[in-house]
Amino acid sequence: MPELPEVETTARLIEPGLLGRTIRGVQVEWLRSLGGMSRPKFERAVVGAKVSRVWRRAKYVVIDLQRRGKPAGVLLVHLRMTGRLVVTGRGVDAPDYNRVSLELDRGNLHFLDVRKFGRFTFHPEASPALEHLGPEPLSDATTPEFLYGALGARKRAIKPLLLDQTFLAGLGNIYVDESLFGARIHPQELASRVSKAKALKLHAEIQRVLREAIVREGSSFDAFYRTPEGQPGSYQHLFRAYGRTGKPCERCQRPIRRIVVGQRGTHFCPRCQVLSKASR
DNA sequence: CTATGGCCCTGGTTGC
DNA sequence: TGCAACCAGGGCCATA
Repeated sequence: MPELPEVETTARLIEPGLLGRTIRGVQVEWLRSLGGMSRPKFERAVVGAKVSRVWRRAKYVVIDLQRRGKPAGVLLVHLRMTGRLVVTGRGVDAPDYNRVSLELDRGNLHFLDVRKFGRFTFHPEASPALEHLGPEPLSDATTPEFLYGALGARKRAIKPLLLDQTFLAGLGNIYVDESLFGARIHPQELASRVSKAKALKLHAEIQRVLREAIVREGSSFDAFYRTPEGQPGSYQHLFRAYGRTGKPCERCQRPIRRIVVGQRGTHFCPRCQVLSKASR
């Protein structure tokens, strides 16, 4: 499922095909992808606008629009489980599972989404739509000390907390499992019970895991995620916990276990990631 | 503030 | 071999 590295990769790879392009028309094949906006309203909002920037915030691809050189709203794309963004040349048929297309003055942008969970929405302003999100894990402002302090203020299991986009924005199931494995923290450990040393280690692991995944253009599995160029990412070859149920932990050889935490499949090493008594 | 459960979806997997 | 039941899972919402 696309998380920060996959979304970052997507934004980077589609930007060249979008920058400076003018939107000539739209094609909406699954209305709910627009997140509640009517087809005509969406069309009025974007047709005639020009793309001035493509970037990422949390797990959103943000497409800035302009009219006559002035800001004219943004498109926020959330890939959720199976969403993809693909730029194709003019005259090329829409790929399978196309939900929304933008016809550009040169080529097309397609939003594909097998399971239809994703969203392709227009907003007059970016800030209100994004302000509920927590800090970026790779931002300089998100220091190890900050993470330690934030964890200390929360009395809940660390894994659901790290998945909470208002706490920290961009992590999903995979990279949380990988980060906790790296920091040797049990996914059900109470956030406030995580030692300072482990909190600092967690910060380092989150950044390392995300940066390495971005370099490898994300992770591909289940035949779902592909980069916009159709290539699979390769970070899945570096998974140490996620999806490795029953396989030996690379540190201690104990089999990786799979449990359910907060309704999410969770992978960890029962020997390296020990739950403190205080966390039950 | 935190926890739980339902909902949205469909391709792939499992079970018979 | 065929087919139905079941499952995954991010974000959001209602409920406790």
